[in-house]
Formats: sequence, structure tokens, C-alpha cells
Amino acid sequence: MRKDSRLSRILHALIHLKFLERSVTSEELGKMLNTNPVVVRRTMALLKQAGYVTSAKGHSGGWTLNKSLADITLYDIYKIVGESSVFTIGLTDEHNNCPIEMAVNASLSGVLNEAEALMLSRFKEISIQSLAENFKEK
Amino acid sequence: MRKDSRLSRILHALIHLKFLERSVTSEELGKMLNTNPVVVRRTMALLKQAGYVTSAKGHSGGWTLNKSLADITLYDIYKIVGESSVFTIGLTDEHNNCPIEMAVNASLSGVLNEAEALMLSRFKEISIQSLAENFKEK
DNA sequence: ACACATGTAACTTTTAAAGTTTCATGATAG
DNA sequence: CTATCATGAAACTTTAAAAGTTACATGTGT
Repeated sequence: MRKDSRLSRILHALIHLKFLERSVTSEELGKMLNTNPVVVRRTMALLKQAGYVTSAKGHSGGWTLNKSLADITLYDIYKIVGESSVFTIGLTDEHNNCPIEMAVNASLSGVLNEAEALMLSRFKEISIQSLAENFKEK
Repeated sequence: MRKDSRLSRILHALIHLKFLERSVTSEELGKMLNTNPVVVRRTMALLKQAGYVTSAKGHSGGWTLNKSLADITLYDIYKIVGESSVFTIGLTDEHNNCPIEMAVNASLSGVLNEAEALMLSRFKEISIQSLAENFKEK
């Protein structure tokens, strides 16, 4: 199973944008994030759609921050990435109405949902600004 | 990203084994779990290795329960499946020593580990027997 | 005009589980 | 003894979604 690193990449990119205080091209961000410009554009497009960044073409174009990192939470970013499911654990419920399978799925998804809810409530408490401050302290 | 349904499958299989009270072939289990016998053998091999089931070849062979479901927790099963990581969220830390990336990873993995810890502590409280009872109540 | 940068389409690659095919090995019934 | 049944295991192919790549159209600033 390949991991989804978009959330991690977006956080990384946002903090770089904040510290650079200028527009940064996908090429440059690609080097910082250890990936290529097209992946950067695809990922940043999600942020743009949500209004957190702006993009500009041409000379001295690139990506610029559009909001204060203090006003963006980890939850906000999580939402725009839109992970269908946070867990690698799956539930095998393909239209099989075996009552045992249903009971197993109900119990398992109960625990998974509980863990996910905890995670999301923590995500809501964490601003991207605070992540940037974690960095500054070092 | 393909989900790992081994945990779910094992639970399902264990409860079927408990209610049938006889040895069940991989062929039969495959039909119950909506998969094929080889996948069943691979999955059950994990259970066998941990001592929870026994396998027998030849006529009237197959898989039999070796322990009471009351003595097996969700955590026990989770451990034998050995999911490398529970989350689909990845951390992009490929030997890049960018301090921003490191700070992001530290924060993210902190929250993820917290959620995982909650999940595992709940897993430890849940016996497979209790899942079977959830089924009986219906 | 020309170089620069995003936007996007249309691919290939990656990864581990799942699925499949095939056969060796061992156990049991008759 | 032997035919049948079942696991064990090797050696594949398939699957799914992100990531990576290639190529080009579109728009922008000097």
C-alpha cells in the first residue's frame, strides 16, 4: 500500500512559503519537497482551490501564501486532501450479508471511528502556525 | 491504496470456526469469507503460527480452533497481522534533513501515534468472544 | 518576441495485498 | 496400496491510488 504524503507535503510547503515571504515556483518547491514540479502543482492546486494560496504565471510567478498560518488548522488541510479513509485496515463488506461479518465490521469500524475522531479533534487544535513555531524553537 | 483486510478476515473466520465446532477446510472458509482457498491458507497460516488454530491434512482435515475466543483479544490478532503502519497518511522523510520537514514529521507522527495508541488500548480490551456475542444478540 | 511559470492531459511506476495457477506433501478412507 | 482430500508453498498476475514523468497548451512579464 502506497502512503499518501500529500498532507505532509502541503504542511512542509506552507511553512517554507511563510518563511521565504515571496512567491516560490513549483520547481523550487519541488527541490525543497524532494519531488518534481508537476506533483507540486497537483498538490498545491488543492490548496489554491481552498483559497490558502495564490498562483501566478510568468516571470517572478509561482505560489504565494494567501492566509495567515495561524488561521489554518491541520484539520483544514486534512479536509482538502480528502483522505477517503485514514486506516490501512479494511473491512471486507462487499455485499455479503453474513451476520458474523456484519458484527465484526460493526465492532471494528466502531473502534476505528473512535480513533479517527480523536485524531481529527487533535487536528482541529493544531494550527499550521504552531508547526512553524516548533521549527523555530530548534 | 489497497486496504489490508486480513485482520477483518481473521476475525470473521475465527467466529465461524467457533460456531461450527468442527474442522473447516480452506475451501469452505473461502466461501464464507468471499475469497479463495489460497488466500485463506495464507491468512490462517498467521493464526496457526501464533498457536490460535491447528491445521490438518487429508480427509476431514482443515482448520480448528485451538484456544477459547475469550482468551484472544483484537490486539493479539492485530499483532500477528503486523501492520507496518495503521495510517494511509505518510511522512516523506527520505533522508532529507530539512528542519521544517523534521518539525512537520515530528508533529504529525505525534498525533498519529496518539491516535494509534488509543486504538490499540481499545483493541486490548476487546476479546474475540465479545465480537461473537455481538453477533448472538441479533 | 521570448523566456518563464502554471495548468493539464496522458501516460508509466510503485507497492503490498489479493487473487490465481500449479504442484509437492501428507493423511485418511476403503 | 491407492485414490482422494487437504494443507503448504512457490511463482506468478491483478488491483488501486499516489507518485512520478513527458509533453504541450496557456497565460505573463520584460
